[in-house]
Amino acid sequence: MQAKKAAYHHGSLKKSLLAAGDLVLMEKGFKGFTFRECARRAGVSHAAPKHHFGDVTGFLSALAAIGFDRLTEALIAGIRKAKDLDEEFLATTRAYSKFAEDYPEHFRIMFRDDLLATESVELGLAARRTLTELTNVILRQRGEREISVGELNACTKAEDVLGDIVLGWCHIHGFAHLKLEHQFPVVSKSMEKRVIKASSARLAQLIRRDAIPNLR
Amino acid sequence: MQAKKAAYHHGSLKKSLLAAGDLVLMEKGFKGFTFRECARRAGVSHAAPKHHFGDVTGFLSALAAIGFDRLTEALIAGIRKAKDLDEEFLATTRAYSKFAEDYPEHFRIMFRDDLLATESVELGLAARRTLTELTNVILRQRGEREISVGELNACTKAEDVLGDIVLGWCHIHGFAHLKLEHQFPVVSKSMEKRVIKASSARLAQLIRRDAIPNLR
DNA sequence: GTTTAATCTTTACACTGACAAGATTATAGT
DNA sequence: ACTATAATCTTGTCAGTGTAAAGATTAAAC
Repeated sequence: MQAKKAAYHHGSLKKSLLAAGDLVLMEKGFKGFTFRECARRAGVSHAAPKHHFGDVTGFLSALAAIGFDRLTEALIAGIRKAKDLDEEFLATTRAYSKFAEDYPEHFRIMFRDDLLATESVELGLAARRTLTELTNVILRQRGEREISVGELNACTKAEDVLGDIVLGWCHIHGFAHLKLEHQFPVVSKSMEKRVIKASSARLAQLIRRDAIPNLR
Repeated sequence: MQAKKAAYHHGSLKKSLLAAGDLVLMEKGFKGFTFRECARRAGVSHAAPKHHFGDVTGFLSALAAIGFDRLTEALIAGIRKAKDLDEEFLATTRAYSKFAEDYPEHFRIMFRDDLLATESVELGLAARRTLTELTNVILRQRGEREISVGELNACTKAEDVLGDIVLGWCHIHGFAHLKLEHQFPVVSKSMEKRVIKASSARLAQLIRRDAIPNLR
């Protein structure tokens, strides 16, 4: 069972700490998330994490990167389930929002520039992978050539394409964020579903340059 | 100068604490924001705030309410400057985003359901005032009757209208949030301005049910 | 004028992140 | 094989935090 339990050198402490932090974030939230609590769960002294993550900012950055990876996976899975382009945009919106609901504390951390180590290449890459996935959703809607993660920073797309990418991303992110933080007036669940379906469909058709949809 | 300085009863401590918290939030950010620091600035003991705000959650809620009020003002001012309906939606987007840049820490607090006292009627009202302003921007675009704060919760608008409201709000909020947290790949300032102008204009025309705009 | 309630202070406690210094073990160089 | 060095983890300490309880002071009510 307890392999090398009493070993002075843990062996894979960094991984264990990340797993612990992941759990603490989900169970106790941001408020209960502390360096020391994570160390306790990993079974090490309170000062152990410092060597692997520096300060709490570095630790959060690593967890945020995990969050972005998870979000990327969720997006890919959501997109895969959509059976055509018509469904894809709504499926993406739903997957993004579902991730925010499933991992609220991760989501909150991920979009907190002030709490993260912006110089972390690991985090930067994970975030860019997510963004690339989203960008390609838009590009597919427009029937344009998709891009790779590397192309993201120096995207040569025309202005109107960039405008559509921003349009799509803002909608998807804005909806997920506002819903997570309970900013929408409370209505029935079915009503909410119909509304987001209608608005997503409308935006998708705008992006696809089709005519304005006649609703219903 | 120092009127009733040494008075045991401060007289208007609640106001002073709010002013202090407002400053601390702007100067030291969320990290440096503590109950005790605010008490120090107000010149009272560290336990004084408790009587007025209960715990830190209650204090933050009061500050978030101030934030919403300020945002509402900024939106109204931005809308006023727009000279016609064509400009209004973009002006609203810009005003919302500018508020986020001007008061980043307030903005972050305002949309953190887990850190706020959701039962606070003061906060709820302030948030609804902001949302009403945004809703009316959309309704004006569509040429519909505007609503008051009281009507917000039991909005009788049709489904497609609600869809447009969500569409507009998600775009405005999503853009401001993503920009604040530096999630957009870095491009030139002028490029960014053109892109947000183009996407806002496009969305506005969708909401106004006009034909798809031919860009440029 | 006395009682009562509100306001603020003092004291105390468990907890936190960060730092420094020491203990232990892996790794590399010879 | 042996040693030096670096990496890893622990222990101890520090100032600072939020919250609670109990006491001091003053306003308000009756």
